[in-house]
Amino acid sequence: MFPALRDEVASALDAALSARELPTDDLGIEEPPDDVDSVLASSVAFRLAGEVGAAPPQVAAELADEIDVDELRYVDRVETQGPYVNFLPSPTYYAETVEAATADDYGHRPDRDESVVVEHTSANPTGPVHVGRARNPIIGDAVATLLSYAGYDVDRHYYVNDAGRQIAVFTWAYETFDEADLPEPQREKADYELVRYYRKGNAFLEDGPAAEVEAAEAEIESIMQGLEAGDEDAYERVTEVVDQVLGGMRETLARLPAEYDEFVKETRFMQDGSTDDVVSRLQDVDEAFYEDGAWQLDLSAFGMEKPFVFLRADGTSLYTTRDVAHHEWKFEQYDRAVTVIGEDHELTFEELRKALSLLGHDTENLEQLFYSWVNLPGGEGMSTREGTGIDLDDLLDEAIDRAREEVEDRLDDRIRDDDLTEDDIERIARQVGIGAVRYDIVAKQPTKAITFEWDRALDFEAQSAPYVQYVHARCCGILEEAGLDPGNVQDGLATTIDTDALATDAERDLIETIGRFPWEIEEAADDLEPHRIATYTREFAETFNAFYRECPVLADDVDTDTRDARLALVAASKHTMANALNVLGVAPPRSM
RNA sequence: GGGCACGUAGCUCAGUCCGGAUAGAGCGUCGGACUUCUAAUCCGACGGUCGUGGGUUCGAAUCCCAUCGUGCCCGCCA
Repeated sequence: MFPALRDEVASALDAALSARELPTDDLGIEEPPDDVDSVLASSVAFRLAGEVGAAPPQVAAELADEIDVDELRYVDRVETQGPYVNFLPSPTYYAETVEAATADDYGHRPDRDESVVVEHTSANPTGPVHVGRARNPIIGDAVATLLSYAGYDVDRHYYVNDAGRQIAVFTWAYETFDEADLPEPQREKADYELVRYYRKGNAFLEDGPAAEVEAAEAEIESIMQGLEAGDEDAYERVTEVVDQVLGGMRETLARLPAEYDEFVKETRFMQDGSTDDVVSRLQDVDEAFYEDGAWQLDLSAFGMEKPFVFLRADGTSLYTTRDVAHHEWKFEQYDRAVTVIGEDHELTFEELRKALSLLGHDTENLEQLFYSWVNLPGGEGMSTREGTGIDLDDLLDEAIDRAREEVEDRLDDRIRDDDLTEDDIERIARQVGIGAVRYDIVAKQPTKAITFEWDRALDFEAQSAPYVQYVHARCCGILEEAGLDPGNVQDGLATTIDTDALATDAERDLIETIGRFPWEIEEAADDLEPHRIATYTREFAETFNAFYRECPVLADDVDTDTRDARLALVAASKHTMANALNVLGVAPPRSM
C-alpha cells in the first residue's frame, strides 16, 4: 500500500512543480519523524527557496495549494509545517491497507519475471559448522527469502569446495591414519568423526618427520593432479570424504533451518572440461602472461597490483579459476547471481569479477554480500583446522536449553489458562531458542564485526527474537479467543470492515506501520539488506504493543463494528509479523 | 607499506547508500503498571562533543579531504 501512496505523492509533487516550471529532479520525499501527523513529507521547498525568491515556508504553502487532493486516492490532506509539505493519508488508504493485509501472503510483491541464484554458506566440507561460519547461512537464507518476497524467482545454492588442496589433505589423512589413534569425537556425527583425521593430518604436515611429510605431500599432489585430470578414481576417493562430512554439516544447517535447492560441486567444472576451457580463453586475453611457469592475469589496469594466478606451474587450476567456470554456468541459467561471502574473500571475489569481465561477461548482475568475521573474546578466530571455535550444534543446543528453562520459569506466572503441554514447551523452546540466535545475527549489518559471547548471543530480553515473536503470539491469542483459526483467519472475519471505526492514534499508527511493510521488502531487497526487516519488526512490535495496551478488541464494552474492525487489524498484524519473521527465518509462535 | 570495512549513550545496536523537523531503541541504573485479549509486555527518569580536525551546504551522524583507533586482506591456499 505504501508504495502506491508514495507513487501518488511523487506524481502529485512532480505535477505541482512542473505547473510552476520548477525542477523536478529531486522531490525531497521523506518519512517524517514520529510526532508528525503525516506519513510522507517533502523538503523540496528548501531547495527551491532561492530559485523562487521566497522563504521556504512560503514556497511550501504555495506547493501545497497547487495540489488538488480531490484528484488523489490515497491522500486526504496536504498541509505545511514550516518548510515541510506533509501528506496525510485518506480513509481509502487505511481501508485498502487493512484489506490487503488480511491476506496471509501480505508483503509479497508482484512477480518480476527475473531469476536470481543466491549462493550462500559454501563452507568447505572439512568439519562441523562453527559459529563463525553460521553468519553465512543465516544472512544468506534471509536474503534469498527476501528476494523471493520481492518477486524474484530464487534458487539457493551451496557451492561445495571438493577440489582444493585442503580436501586433498583431508583425503590423504582419512586414508592414512587409524581411528584408534584419534581422540573421541565430540558428537556421533560424520562431520565430527571425520574432522579428527583432518586435524591430525594438518598437524602431521606441520611437525611430522621430514621424510614422511614429503611422502605425504607427494600423495596429496597426486590426488590434486588426479582431480585436475578428471580422473574417476581420485574423484571417488575425495567424494568418500566430502559426502560424509557434508552430510553431517547439512544436518546441522537443517536445524536453523537452512535448506538448499542445489549443492554444486567444484569438481563438476573440472570433469566437464569447463575449467580447462576457461584457462585457455584466459590465456588468450591481452592481460594474460606466463611467468615462473604459471599463467597469470595482470590486473594493474584495474588498480589491482597483485597478479591473479589462474594456472599453477604444475598445471593445476586454482579455486578462483574454477569459480570463473562456475559463474559462467550460473549465468547460463539465471539473470542475477548473489553471493554471500566472508570479507576475507573480498580480493578473490574482485579477481573473479575481473576475470569474468575480461572474458566478455557483464558482471553487473553479479552481486556479493560481504560479512565480517565472528571472533571469540580475546580476538581469537574460529578455525576448523585448529579446532578453535564454537560449534553451531552446541550453540543451538544451549539456546534451546536456556529457552526451555525460561518457558518453565514462566509457567506459574501465566495468566492465560491454555495449559501448555510438554510438546508446546518443547516447540516454544525451539522456536525461541533458535529464533534468538538467528535474529541476533540477522539484525546486525553484516559489515560489523561480531565478538561471540554466550550471554549476549542468548539474551532473550533486549531487542531480541522473543520480543517480536511475542507480538505474533499475542495476535494469535486474540484471534483464538475470538473463535478464529490463526492459520486461516479470513473465513472468520466480518465480510465488511469499517476502518473508520479505527480512529485512535494507536490504531492509525498501526495501520500506517502495516502499510509500510511491502515498501520495506522492496527497499531491503534492492539493497540486499535483510537487517532492515529486523529493524522493521521492532518498530512494528512497539506500534502493536501500544495498540494492544490502548485498544481492547474483545472486551464487553466494545461495539460490534469496532470489534470487527479491530479483529481485522489484529489479523493484518499477524500476517505482517508472520511474514516479516518468515523473511528473517525466525519462527512465528502461536503461543509463548 | 597498500587496499577494503568499521568507529553513534557505560554496554549492544538502528539511522549513513539517497544530507533536512528536538540523533532513536534495547540492556544496565532508578521509579512506576498484572481482579484486564498472555507482564517474554508497557510507562517514566537518568544517559550522546555521532572517533578527531578541516571543508562543501540555507542545513552534515549522513557528502568530500585529512587524521587516529580496530578488524579483514595483500599465497602458484580456500
